[in-house]
Amino acid sequence: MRTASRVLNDDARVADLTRQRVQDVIRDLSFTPDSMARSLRAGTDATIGIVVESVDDPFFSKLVAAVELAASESERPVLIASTRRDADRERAVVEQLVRRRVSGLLLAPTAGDHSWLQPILAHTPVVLVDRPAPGLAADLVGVDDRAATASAVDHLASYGHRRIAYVGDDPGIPTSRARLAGYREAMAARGLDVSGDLIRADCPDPASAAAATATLLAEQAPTAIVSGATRCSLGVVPLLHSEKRTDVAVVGFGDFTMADTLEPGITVIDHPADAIGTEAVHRLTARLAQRDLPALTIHVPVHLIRRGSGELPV
Amino acid sequence: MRTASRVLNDDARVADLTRQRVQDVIRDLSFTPDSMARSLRAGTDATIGIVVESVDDPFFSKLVAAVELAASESERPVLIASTRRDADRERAVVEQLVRRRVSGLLLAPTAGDHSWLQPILAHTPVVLVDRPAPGLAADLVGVDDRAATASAVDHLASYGHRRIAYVGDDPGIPTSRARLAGYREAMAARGLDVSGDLIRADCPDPASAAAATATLLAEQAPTAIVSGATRCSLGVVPLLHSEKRTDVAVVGFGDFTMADTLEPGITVIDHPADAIGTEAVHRLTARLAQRDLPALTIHVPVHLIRRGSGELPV
DNA sequence: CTGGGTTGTGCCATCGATGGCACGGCAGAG
DNA sequence: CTCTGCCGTGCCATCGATGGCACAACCCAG
Repeated sequence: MRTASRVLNDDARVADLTRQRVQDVIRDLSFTPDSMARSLRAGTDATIGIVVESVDDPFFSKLVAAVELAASESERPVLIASTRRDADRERAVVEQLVRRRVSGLLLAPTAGDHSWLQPILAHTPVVLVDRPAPGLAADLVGVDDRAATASAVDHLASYGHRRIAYVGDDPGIPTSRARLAGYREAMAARGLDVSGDLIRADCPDPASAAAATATLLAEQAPTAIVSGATRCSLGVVPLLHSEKRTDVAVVGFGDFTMADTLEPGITVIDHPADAIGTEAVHRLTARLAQRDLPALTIHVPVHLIRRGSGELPV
Repeated sequence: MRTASRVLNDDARVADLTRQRVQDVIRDLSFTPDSMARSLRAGTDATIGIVVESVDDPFFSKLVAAVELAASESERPVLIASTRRDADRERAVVEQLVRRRVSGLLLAPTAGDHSWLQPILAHTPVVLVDRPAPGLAADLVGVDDRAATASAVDHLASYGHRRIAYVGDDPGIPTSRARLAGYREAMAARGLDVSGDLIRADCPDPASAAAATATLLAEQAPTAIVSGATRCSLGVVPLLHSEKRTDVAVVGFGDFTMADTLEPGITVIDHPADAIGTEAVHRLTARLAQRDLPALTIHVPVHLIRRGSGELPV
């Protein structure tokens, strides 16, 4: 009935007594308005979707948590989906979300070409998180990976290190490539060895990072190691402990559990998942309010967390 | 038009040529059916909601990941929301999800009374995950916490330990209480000391667990420690390392990063978030297919993972 | 007694997809 | 020539909430 609708939407033309009676009935029947029908009528749905590699990953779970928090502040439900690093699956889940008419999308893209997404941008705003999508002109919220590893090198060099090794994961990933490039640049800028002997940039998991660290120690005698990813740190650090080589300085990219409880604590450049998530939601809501904004790349600042391992002298 | 609808729904009464032409037009206009309007019409929405304490928690992020995977197998989108241990917020997000007409709900409840949820069960199936909700008769998928810690004690006792300490978090939480009870029972069953001197069951974070462990070592000389939660293990283990007391046996409840790379590796009773998530989705879909199932408690088996720290002799 | 303000009510179109029903061609079989 | 598929098409109700529009009671002031 018309009056009920007035009560639901706080229309003024309802007497207090009637309003009260309607609300009583609502309670008695435990009536809850169907927000989907509502958004169908209104043509807008507040829901945002977030697509990541995997929720079961410390970085992405922090990211999702931050997104959920930021979204809840503007009363936006959050739909999650994961790609499992599979471009086909990514496309499938993105299309599913678009079919559901989410108001906007946050996407941590897989490595492949994303030009198929371009036409979707016309009606569904997309903000990329953490890494760019090849072939797609969209907002990107992430960190300056290149500057981050460069500052790790600078930090170690300021403690006198010259033989600084690098352990990173697959350079096929744009962010990994940028981190490696940052390391190389900073080394070169100081005239240090960048021949490649000190570089092990193909360690996609802790085990291979540990193995790479072992050969580095045996063959190259580095006095410091920059780890380009949390995944790598989880191989590098335990190996240094088991080999009793905690005298080797370490700066990791990406924080991890127990980094502060080990001895020495592991100095890291934190990968600020929460700041990225929050910023990405803000950018998305800004774009929702005004659709014709230019595609922007936003770099969230990173911070070096001194815990000891990065401040070891040569 | 009618024919288009036939094509969309694979109706047989369309000639192949026409079907092809319609599909061409669909592609040209990049038309995607609105699945919300669809579910409004159909009266059903496949989406399931999951409400946890926090996505940023290793256990819950694994849980959410497993749920998302299991749900995607039956083409169900997943809405997430977090309670942040706040009963009011929990209620708000649950009601939001119900308004959206999710087909079902997975809930890791906060501690308080949940009888307000009972009327909702009539139209929205709910499966509790990990822990019961006081005042609510609903399905529960979790582990047998009591048996798990009891088996930890048994395991340590089989290696000759008699002074087995317990470090756990807040016993206000039902699962923590059950774990402590399991420890007590197993100790009592073997005639071991359960006076309470060996028990520190009020450590809600790693720091307090570390402090508790320090006083235990100093005052009670335990030869083994059962840690009742991952949060506690992250305090207990680093303290044993920094005090050079890795001779003390440890069995933790809940796996954690680096547990297998430390020396010795930390023996844990796995808290199988993935199995709980998968099983919970199965139970929910079963209940969606048949609404009048009785409320069931399902215990997912736990496994002891031997890594060394639990197999140290006295 | 009348005009104006306040309220309750009914009717209906709209959002997008769906599907029942009926009808009009059109073809091949009998 | 007619009958029976087969197929394209138009019309309309439905899902639940919304809100414009009109209208009928009121009460109160002028």
